[in-house]
Amino acid sequence: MRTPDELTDLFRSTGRKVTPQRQCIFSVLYGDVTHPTAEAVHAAATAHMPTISLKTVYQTLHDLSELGEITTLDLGTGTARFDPNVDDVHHHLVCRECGKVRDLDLEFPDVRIPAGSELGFEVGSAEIVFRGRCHECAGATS
Amino acid sequence: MRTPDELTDLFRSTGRKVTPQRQCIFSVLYGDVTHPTAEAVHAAATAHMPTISLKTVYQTLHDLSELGEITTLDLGTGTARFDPNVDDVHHHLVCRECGKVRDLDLEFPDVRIPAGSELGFEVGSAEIVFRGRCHECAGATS
DNA sequence: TGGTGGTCAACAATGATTGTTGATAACATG
DNA sequence: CATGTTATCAACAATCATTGTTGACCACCA
Repeated sequence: MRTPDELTDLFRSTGRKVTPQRQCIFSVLYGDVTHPTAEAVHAAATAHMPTISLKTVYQTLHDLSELGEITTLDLGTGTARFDPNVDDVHHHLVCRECGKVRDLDLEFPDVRIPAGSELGFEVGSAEIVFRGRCHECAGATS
Repeated sequence: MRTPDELTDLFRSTGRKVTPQRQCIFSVLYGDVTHPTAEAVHAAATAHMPTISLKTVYQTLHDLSELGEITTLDLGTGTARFDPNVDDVHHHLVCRECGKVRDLDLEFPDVRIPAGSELGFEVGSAEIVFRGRCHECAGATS
């Protein structure tokens, strides 16, 4: 994801208006590595702007996703998570217990569908989800 | 997934009771390759038992998933899908437009996290989701 | 056959997300 | 800097998939 200043320019150049609420969300997301939920983004934004609404957060996240600045991850935990790291190819570790998501900065070059097996399917992307138990949950009572 | 008769025995031997509703769901799922949603299972079951409730379908699907007879797939399409094919290792093609899911009967032996990279994460399973456009949607107006 | 406890169907509730609305404020232009 | 257009704001209600609750019911064991 770009810096908040660059996002301001990008929003203006694509016909979107830039408001304090949106800039607040930009700065909350910038450098975030925790794959926050919409609720988590809203909570962090509320610390700076107590009146910001959850709807505004959803709207801005949706815009950022449309512009390709963040990735929306629906990893089967019941809640979507948002990933500002779109520059590196990476996959995800999902904890079955706490739902936390961690990046796995590895490439898997062999994950391609061999010609002839795709049956007319146009492949856009391949994502690998590793499910298991994170360090914290394994350490706790189990 | 096992045959409806085998599932009947399995349910009884694990302390679950077998009802006509459940057997109806068994036969709907048996041999299904379309990865139906709960709604789709309910619709098919209703054809044989008009009074069966959606809740019963969810309950039975949950039980089957607990017993490892089907797999619950939450592939980010907003609706869970259920896969009776648990014997073969396979991955999934998800159409971004219509949400349909198709099996990809291939193994990717290299999809393992190299030792030292997993940072204390206990990996239970790895699933690969290919997103793109299915044959039908590519053929339609785009 | 009779008792017990899991299961049924109807209903309401949950949680995440989205639609609607009137008021407001950001931006381009003069 | 003033001004109008238009996207955005916040509050509220609604949607969707899924789950909790309840009293009646029926499958199963003895």
